[in-house]
Amino acid sequence: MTASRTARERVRAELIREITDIARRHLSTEGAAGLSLRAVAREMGMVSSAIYRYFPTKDDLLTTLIIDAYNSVGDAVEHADSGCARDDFVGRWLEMCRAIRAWALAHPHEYALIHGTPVPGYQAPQDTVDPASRDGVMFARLIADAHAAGAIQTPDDTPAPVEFYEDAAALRETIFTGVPDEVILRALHAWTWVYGSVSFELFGMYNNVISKRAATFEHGALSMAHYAGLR
Amino acid sequence: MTASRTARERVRAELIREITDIARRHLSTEGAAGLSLRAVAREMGMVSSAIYRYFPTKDDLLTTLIIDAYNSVGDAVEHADSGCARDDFVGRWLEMCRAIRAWALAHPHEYALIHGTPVPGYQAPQDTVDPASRDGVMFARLIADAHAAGAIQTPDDTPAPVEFYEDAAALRETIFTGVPDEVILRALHAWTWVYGSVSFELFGMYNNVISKRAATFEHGALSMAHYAGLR
DNA sequence: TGTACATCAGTGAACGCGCGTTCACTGATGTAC
DNA sequence: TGTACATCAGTGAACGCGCGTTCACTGATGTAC
Repeated sequence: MTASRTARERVRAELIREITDIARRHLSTEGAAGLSLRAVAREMGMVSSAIYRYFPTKDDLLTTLIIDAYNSVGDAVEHADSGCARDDFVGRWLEMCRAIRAWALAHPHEYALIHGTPVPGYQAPQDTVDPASRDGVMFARLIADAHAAGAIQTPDDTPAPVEFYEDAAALRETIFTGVPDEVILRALHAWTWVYGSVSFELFGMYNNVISKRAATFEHGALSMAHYAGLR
Repeated sequence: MTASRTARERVRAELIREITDIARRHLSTEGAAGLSLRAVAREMGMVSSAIYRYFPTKDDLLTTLIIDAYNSVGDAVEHADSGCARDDFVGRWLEMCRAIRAWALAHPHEYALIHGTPVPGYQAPQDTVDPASRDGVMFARLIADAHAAGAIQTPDDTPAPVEFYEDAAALRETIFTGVPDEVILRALHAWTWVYGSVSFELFGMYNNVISKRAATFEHGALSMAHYAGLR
């Protein structure tokens, strides 16, 4: 019967959720490398081998956590963008930047999982690729929108190098539709700044340097919007 | 006798060097969290307890590796700067950026050690603070030099927020002598970009996005010099 | 509706491994007179 | 220069721990007729 099959499946789904929740919490105390199936099982009140009913291997659990993390930022960025007027390009940029920073501060260890040192010995499978690009896609869409609306002006003092032409062409095919090389490149640099800034803040590089992080991030995000040519 | 005491000490110093070299190599295969005193001892041909003659605990070895890494980048940046004409501010900036990237590519795991996810459970002792700031100090000195020479112009479209005044004042006391708030802030953002870009490259975030990394880094570094107001 | 069978969840023991750190010790190297 | 003593490097055994993964198993839950 369908009803009863889904009953078992509901329990199963719930347990998977519980396992990943516990694993996520362990992530924050032990780090990704120290994540242990046995410790998770212990906290579940299960015998260690029972976990293997749900995750065939430790790396599979890690993959799930990584995908969840990417989707979590992806959701946050999409939500931030959706709250803005379509033609308020600087506003959309700022909201997306804020969303990323806020998400990172709220989930520092998941942030570290996807933007910190790669876990030694772990090979990310293909399923992580799409979730991993969600935030970048949102951001590229913003740039493409702004460019289409004629709302982007970049200075001509640093033209994109010829070596970038090929990459730019490929990016135009997929996400940066219609956007010129120089604009794509500056956008990528600005994007890089956003994650660089969040990483610096989270990994302690701003200690004894910047104490009012929110305000300086805000300043940086706005000036980077201008750097990227957004008005 | 002094000669004989130094004989023993010479051997000791050499063994410490050998231990850290091996540990550094292990770092690259196992990551910082997986660094193991026993494994190092094994490779030294020593019994595991013998290591404790040289490093009283695992964290002490880690601290040594971290300090060495900071000094290694610090040296690279200082050397890069020293090769430039003092008044070629953009040139000095570019050389310093290149030095950091080159060092990071040559020592990816040491880079990860100091700029990646913090090692869970590890508390950096006070001795790491000075080496950790060496590269930043060099860079602040460049900005201060350029400002003193009247070679910095920043746009006035994004003034530094009031929240930054206090941090700026403190930074002016130590390394950014005489530099105005807005210039300090932009300099910090540009600096953030540099490490953000190197981290993106090393941690795989540019995969399938940018293939010609050297050229795009070069472009970014130059345009960030302009962003920071350097001419 | 009732029964026979198949699927699944969870158990418990085991394999084989590695880890950091302590401790009592041997033997070599240095020091003082 | 020779001898007595102190320092140091390295040994080997041990403590107590945790890990991922496999396997044969019990018992419960679902499925098909």
